[in-house]
Amino acid sequence: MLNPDILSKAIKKHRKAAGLSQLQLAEMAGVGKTVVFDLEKGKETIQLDTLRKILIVLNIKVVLQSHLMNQILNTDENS
Amino acid sequence: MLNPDILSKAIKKHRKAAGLSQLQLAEMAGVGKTVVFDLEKGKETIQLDTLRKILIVLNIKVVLQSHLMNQILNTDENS
DNA sequence: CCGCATTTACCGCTTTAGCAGTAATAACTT
DNA sequence: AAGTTATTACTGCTAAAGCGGTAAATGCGG
Repeated sequence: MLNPDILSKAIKKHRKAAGLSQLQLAEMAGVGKTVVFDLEKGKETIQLDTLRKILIVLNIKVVLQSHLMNQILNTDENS
Repeated sequence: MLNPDILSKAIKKHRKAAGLSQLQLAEMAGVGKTVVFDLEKGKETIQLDTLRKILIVLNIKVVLQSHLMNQILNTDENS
């Protein structure tokens, strides 16, 4: 349950900690500037790959948690 | 770095574990059936809120991880 | 207080996400 | 092997995501 409020706060905090403006972050992530504006305002209809680019630049990891995730990750490692 | 391959595997595994068809999952989540089809195939441009609905039904949590997340979560709790 | 940087909003455009109906294909059960 | 269920693909439609230019509003530093 990706909380949009937490997400927008996290992105803003990490961006400022990295000393970047919204425009700089957008350029580094290779997305349009309106994406960063929208994300930090809590917009919930951003596309996954667009968000992913932002999180990569800010070095934020996303982890899925459930009772089955161990099976999935182990299976992947065995590949 | 939300890995789309992990995500699609996780959704498929959880859906099957819950004994649901793709159509049933889509109905429970309140989204169109093509969303579940696309997600399980690894489509990366699904919208965040659409994905969120799926993850809620499957009881999969999403956690952000970075060196600053503690500050953000603690601040939120203090609100 | 002023100047500059940043953020927010508007614009017009292209592409497509999501929707549900329908059909074809694949998988499963009997 | 046949029937049923599930998955995949196609269709046409609407609304909007994302893009970058531009302008207005806000915030910050000197």
